[in-house]
Amino acid sequence: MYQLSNLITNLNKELKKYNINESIDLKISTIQNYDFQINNLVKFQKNKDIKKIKSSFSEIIENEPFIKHYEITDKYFINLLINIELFLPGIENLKDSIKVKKPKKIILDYGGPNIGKPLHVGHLRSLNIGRSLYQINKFAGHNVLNDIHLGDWGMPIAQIICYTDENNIDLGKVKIDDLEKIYPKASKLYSEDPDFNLKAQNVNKQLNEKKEPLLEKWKNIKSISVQSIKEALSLLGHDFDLWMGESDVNNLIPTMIKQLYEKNKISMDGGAYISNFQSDPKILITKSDGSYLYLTTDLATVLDRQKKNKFDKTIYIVDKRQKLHFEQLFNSIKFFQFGNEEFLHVEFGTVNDSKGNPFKTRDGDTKKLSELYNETILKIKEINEDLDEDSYKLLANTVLTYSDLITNRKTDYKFDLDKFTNISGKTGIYVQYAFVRANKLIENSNIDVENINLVFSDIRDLDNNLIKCFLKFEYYYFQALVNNEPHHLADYLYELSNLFNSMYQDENILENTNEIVKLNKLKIAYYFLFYSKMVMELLGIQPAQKM
RNA sequence: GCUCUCGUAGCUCAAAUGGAUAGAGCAACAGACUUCUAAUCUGUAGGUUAUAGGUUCGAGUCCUAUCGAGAGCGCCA
Repeated sequence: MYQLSNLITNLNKELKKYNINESIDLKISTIQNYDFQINNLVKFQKNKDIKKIKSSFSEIIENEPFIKHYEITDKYFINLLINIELFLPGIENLKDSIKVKKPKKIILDYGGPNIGKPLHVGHLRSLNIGRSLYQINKFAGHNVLNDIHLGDWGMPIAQIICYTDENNIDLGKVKIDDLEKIYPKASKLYSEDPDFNLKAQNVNKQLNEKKEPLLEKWKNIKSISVQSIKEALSLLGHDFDLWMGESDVNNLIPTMIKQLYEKNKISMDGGAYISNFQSDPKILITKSDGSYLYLTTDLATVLDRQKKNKFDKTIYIVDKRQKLHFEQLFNSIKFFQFGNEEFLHVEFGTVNDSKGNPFKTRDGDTKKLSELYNETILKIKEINEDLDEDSYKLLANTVLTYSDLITNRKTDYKFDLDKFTNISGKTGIYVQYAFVRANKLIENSNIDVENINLVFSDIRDLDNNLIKCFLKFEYYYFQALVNNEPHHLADYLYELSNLFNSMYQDENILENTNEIVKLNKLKIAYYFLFYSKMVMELLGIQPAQKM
C-alpha cells in the first residue's frame, strides 16, 4: 500500500541497525480483525536483539497514522489494522502514487502467429496474457512496446510456395481461405513425401538467399495473411505497436554469423554452425545447408532491437513447450556477449477442450479463434437475446479474456465454454454484471455521488467488507506485476464483484429510509466502479455499459 | 534413454520469496424474488495437500525415494 511506504522504509532501516538484511513484506492478513500482516520477524525469534527490535517496531508502528490498531504476537507475527478514514480519500492519488521511480523500456514479444495459417486457439493465451502484461506494466509507468513478431519466414512459407509451384497455383490470385487450406496439405506432404521435402528445403534455401521470384511469392502470402490476421485481432480487441517478423532481420544474419565465427563463439559441424557454449544438447545456430533456424532469427532480432528500440527488458510470451528454445536463446545472448539487458520467458500452459484433450474441430484441425469467438457470441445470445451487436462483441471478448486469465498461466487448462459463459461463478459475465448493476444504481439515484462524504460511524458490515477489499488492490497488482501473472488480478476482480453484489442484495439502497446509510452505500458503489474498471483495464477487458 | 514440469475438496482452480486455522468457483443440499437488472444473495456439507521419509521453531511450498500424469530432447517454428 503506497500510504504505508514510509512505515515499511522505517522498519527496514530499523532492521539494518541490527545487521538484518531483510526487506519487510506486507501480506494480506489471514486472521480476522486485521488487514495486513508482517511475518519477517518470526524468523528472528532466536535473535539476541529480538526484544529490542520488537519495542522499536512498536514505537514506529505506533506513530503511523494509517495504522488504526496493531499487535505483535508472542511469536513475533505483526498484525495491522488500517485506518479507513485516512485510506479512502487517498484512492484519488492511487494511479500516480503507484508509478515506479525509474521506468524501464520493455518489449513484449508474442512469438506471433505464422503467416499462411489462421489464428487458432493456441494463440489465445499469448494474446490475452500479453495484453494484460502490457497494461500492467504501463500502469507501473514503464515504457512498453508490443511486437506481434510474426512467423513469416522459414520452412512453413517454403512449404506453401513449393506446394503452389507443384500445383500451378497463382499466388497473386489466392485468397486467405485458399491459403489456409494449402498449408495443411503442404505440411503433410513435407513430412510424408521425401521428394516434396527435398524440394521445399531447396525453396527455403533460395528464399534465405532472397532469390526472385520466390521473394515476390512470399510477399503475396504475407500481405494476404497479415490482412486476415489484422481483421481477426481487431475483432478480439488486440493491437500492436510493432508488426515485426522473422523476415525483418534476415539481412543482419550473415554478418552476425561471420562475427561469431571470427570471435570463436561458433564452429562448423557437418556444414552447420553450432555454438561453442557447453551444453547438452548442443545449440544449433544454422542448418547444414546454411539456412536459418528459429534461434538464428531470434538472435538477430535481439541485435535489431538494440539498434532500433534501445530496451531494458524483453519478455517473450510463448507457450512452455518452447522452454528449451528460450534457455538456448538466453544462454547464447550471454555467451555471445550481445548485451546485458534482461530477457525473460513468460511461459504458459496449453488450452485443451473441456475433456482435457487438445482443442480440435470436428475434422481434427486445431480450432480457429474466429470459430471460438462465434460460438461464444451464440452462447451469450442464449442468455439475453435483446442486446445489440456491440454488447455481444464486448461480452464475448470479456469471456474469452477473463476465463483465460483466471487460471495461473503456467498450468494447462480446460476451455469449457458452458462453464465460462455461466452467469454465476468466477466468469467474465458475472464481473460485468456487477459493474453494470453498480452503474445503473448510481444513475438511478440522481445524486452527485462523486461529492458524497462518507459518514464512517454509519458504515454497515457489508459496506465495510467491500471497503476492506479495496485495500488489497496493490497487493494483487504487485503480485501480477512482479510475477507476470494476471490471474491474481482476475481473481481479485471476482472478489470485488462478489462483495459488491452482497452489499447490493442485502437491502434496497435507493429506498433505504436512513439517508446517511443510503449515501454511504452509493459512495461505496462509486468506489467499487473505480476499482472494477481499473482492474478490468489491467486485464484487457472493457467494462460493459449494459447487458 | 536423458532433461524438465506437475499431482491440493466429486469437478475446475487459488494459496510471491517456507509462516498462524489450506481458500474460491462449479456441482449437491437448505433458504431468500409482484427486483435499485434474482444474470443475484444467504447458509450447510465437502481435505491426512499422491505415498513414505527428511530438513526446522514452522512444510502444499525445500531435499530424497516411490507411484502416477504431461512436455521437451541439434538441421520445424
